[in-house]
Amino acid sequence: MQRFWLFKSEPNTFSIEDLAKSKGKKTTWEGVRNYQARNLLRDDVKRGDGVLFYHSNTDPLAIVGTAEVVKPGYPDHYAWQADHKYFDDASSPEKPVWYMVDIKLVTIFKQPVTRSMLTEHPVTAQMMVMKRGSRLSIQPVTAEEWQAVHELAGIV
DNA sequence: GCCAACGTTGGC
DNA sequence: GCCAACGTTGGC
Repeated sequence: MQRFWLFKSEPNTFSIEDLAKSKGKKTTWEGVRNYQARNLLRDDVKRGDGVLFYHSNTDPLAIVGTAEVVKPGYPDHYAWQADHKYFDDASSPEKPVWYMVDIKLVTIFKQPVTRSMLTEHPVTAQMMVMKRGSRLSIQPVTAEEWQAVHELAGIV
């Protein structure tokens, strides 16, 4: 069964435009270093799942498009590259600690769904990302929320 | 096992 | 720039 997720990214680091410019419009989603998010990537995010691409720490804050999971959870090999910023010596090829997935761009919204738009819609106002102090970088999204975001983006 | 200190995230 | 929320670390 297809599920839905929201992936947060700071556009300074990696924006949806960067994804659009990537080879095959695909990217690896490495560097997640939080156990709760790791568990989701490792156990629950599946090929074909839908991803809402959210720009955090920017102006305007918005869901800017969607992507699709093209490769489910596999060990994050950057964790065992000593010179890499995502290096973590607790992880190794024998005992990987961190996981990553691959995603592919589906749509850049012509109308980004801003945080203020999300606030005004009864369904999207309840999304996890809207909660104060919501820091999880990989968040589950319900089918209703997925649908409501698409309506706000002008996609029916 | 508790919890204070600290660092980071991220909205405002 | 501020600060609340949260996760992690480390002393005890």
